[in-house]
Amino acid sequence: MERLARAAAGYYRDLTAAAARHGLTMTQAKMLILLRQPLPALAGRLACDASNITGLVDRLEARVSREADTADRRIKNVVATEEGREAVRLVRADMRGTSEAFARLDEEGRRTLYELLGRLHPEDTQKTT
Amino acid sequence: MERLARAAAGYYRDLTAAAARHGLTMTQAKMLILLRQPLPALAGRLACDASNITGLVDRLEARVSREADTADRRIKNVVATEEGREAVRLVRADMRGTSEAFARLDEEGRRTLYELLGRLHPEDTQKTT
DNA sequence: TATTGTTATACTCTATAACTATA
DNA sequence: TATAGTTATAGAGTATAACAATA
Repeated sequence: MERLARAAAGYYRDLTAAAARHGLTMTQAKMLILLRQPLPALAGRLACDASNITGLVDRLEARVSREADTADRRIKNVVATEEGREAVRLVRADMRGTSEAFARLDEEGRRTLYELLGRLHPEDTQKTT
Repeated sequence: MERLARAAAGYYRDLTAAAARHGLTMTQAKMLILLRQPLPALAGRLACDASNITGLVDRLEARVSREADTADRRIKNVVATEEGREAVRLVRADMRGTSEAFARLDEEGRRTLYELLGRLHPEDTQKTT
């Protein structure tokens, strides 16, 4: 457990630092990364209450935009702007440092790690509340 | 990277839920767990600014206490009270659910995972600022 | 002078509850 | 009546800057 905790902390430390270098908080970076896909419905994906999304999107400002849904006018689809997508590219590029640790593992090591991590957290359904 | 992100998110989700069940936030739980050892110096270990420790310790209230250092009167050593240690025990017991995923891995799988995670984040020196 | 801890301040993230506009 | 998003409010975590006590 200790080592898993350290690996998790290390990952988030790297992500936070990479995000900060490009004017984003970790949460903002995570949201923008999720928005690579047009955002399925809303963001139960961020494991937070719906009321947070409003402020989160507000603070992202130009990096994101709200678009009215044509089918259901209650829905506002959040999409990343070009500025937002560029920020994601930069953050992900900065995460290369972390990825490189992966790269240094041999092919078998990587496959093994994938499999073991997958067995630890087979599901990714983060419930809100 | 995706799978590492999911594993990290899964770990913290479990920890947050376990902590909440016992009246703690994730950060408070992490701090209390660190305090199993009498706290080396202060808490650069939490990867946060010194000014946060004050409020963090305040909010932990009875689960923690400040003790004056005999050698250097500027220093206040933070130690977990029995109530604090009990809270840690309960949280860690609740994390068994997560640990069990480990237990289901065979012996070799566990050793391999330890080694691979260790190679990803060999150091745990979290710099403040 | 330098360091430890605190206070003051400000911003982000979070949840709950009440509200609106749609459906 | 129910749902999607918002607003208002409150609390927790964070950093910066200024400060007191001690070294």
